[in-house]
Amino acid sequence: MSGVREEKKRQTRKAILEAAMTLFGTRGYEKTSVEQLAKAAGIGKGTIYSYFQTKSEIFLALCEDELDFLHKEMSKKANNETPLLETLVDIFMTEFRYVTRNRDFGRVFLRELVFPTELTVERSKEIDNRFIELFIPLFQKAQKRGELRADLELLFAFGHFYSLYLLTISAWYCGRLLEDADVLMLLRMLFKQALSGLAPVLSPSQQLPTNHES
Amino acid sequence: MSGVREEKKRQTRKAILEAAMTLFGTRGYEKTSVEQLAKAAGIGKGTIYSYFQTKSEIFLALCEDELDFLHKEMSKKANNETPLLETLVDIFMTEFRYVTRNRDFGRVFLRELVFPTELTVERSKEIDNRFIELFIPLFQKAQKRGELRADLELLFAFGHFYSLYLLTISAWYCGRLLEDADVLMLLRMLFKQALSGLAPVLSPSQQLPTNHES
DNA sequence: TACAAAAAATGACTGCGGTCGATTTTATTC
DNA sequence: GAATAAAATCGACCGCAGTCATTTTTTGTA
Repeated sequence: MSGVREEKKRQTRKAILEAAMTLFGTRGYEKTSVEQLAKAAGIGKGTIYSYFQTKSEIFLALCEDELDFLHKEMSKKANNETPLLETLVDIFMTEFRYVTRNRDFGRVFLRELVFPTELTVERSKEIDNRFIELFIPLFQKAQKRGELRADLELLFAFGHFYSLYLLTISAWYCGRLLEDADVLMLLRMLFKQALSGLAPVLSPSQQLPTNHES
Repeated sequence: MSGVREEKKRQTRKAILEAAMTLFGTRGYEKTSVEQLAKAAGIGKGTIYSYFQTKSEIFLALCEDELDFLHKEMSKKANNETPLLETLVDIFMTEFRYVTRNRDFGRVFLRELVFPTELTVERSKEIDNRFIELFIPLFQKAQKRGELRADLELLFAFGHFYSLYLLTISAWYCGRLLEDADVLMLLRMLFKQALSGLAPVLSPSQQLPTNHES
């Protein structure tokens, strides 16, 4: 029966991820070598590379699992009728705190996620997509409540908030923001700005039209 | 006289950067080793590291020079009275085309710029600041023309547009955008959205207030 | 159970980024 | 110009990510 082999492979994969969880968590990502990882998982170094293409892919797989859990938690938050702004700030701050628990951890993750190589691009898109799906129902409700324009393409709305979130994280990595509270403040401010618009309020007839593209 | 020594150092530095320009340009960043760089510059490998702390720092120094030139060119564009939206799209598209001339090139640059390590954070901030300064006068004019809210903190206005630019580049690296024209379209669309706001148009009294923070 | 074919595991090896103590070059002082 | 201090250069060396030819294990078949 070939099911035995499959099972063993799944266990090995799990062992690698568990070793990664422990070692990345304690020694940090940069200071953990693939050989240490292999030893901790009780396998040879070469074997690692028949399960993952690069060291950073192990890392992304780890994040994927945890983010999955995190996003399920968040979707509960997303279900109540709190004003959009507060919910958004809440979700992105949770994400921020998780991603930057460990500075190196977050840097590797974000670099791969935002500017992926050919190797990691598919995995990155998956993570992105899962995140996007979390927001769509949230936005739909906000539209019904009149907190968000009805003619908005929701994917672009997500992109808009997400981009401001990225900027905020970037500011944190650049040392322009130091405390959790600073991050929170900037994020809320930018989100408010995004909602109300950067241009002066015009009469509806003068309002810039919103494009619709695929 | 100690001026001779200084002069020699400047020449060595220049030789390294010229070698980098040639080799990164032809073989690509990843495929050029520091040893090759040293040989091409006619010096030992170790010497490189008394001029630059890491390989990526050489790269950033290179970009800094070129960006300096590019930004001076742009500031000419920024001086006429074209509508803000068009000027912004124009400038960011120029930047985009420059940065992504070479895919690896751009990835390394953006990763270091947006999510820098402790080693490169100062250099990254400098590049950022130079870019910011390009926009401030542009925004001031737009405010006078009534294209931008008068109560806007200009640094945050810059951040807003810059973040949308980053998102667009990220989408390109993720393979969600392929052609130059797609990038242009998304960028323009997001900028319009930012100007007009994501929330429905309310009467001025209902408008969300804009915060003022340092 | 015996045997062959396919799959999986392995660790020696390669190439690279970055370090460091030894060596050479330059500046200074008498 | 000799002696000494300081700065700059160097390449052998280290640790690590990733490869690959070889070995070991598993599976299917008779």
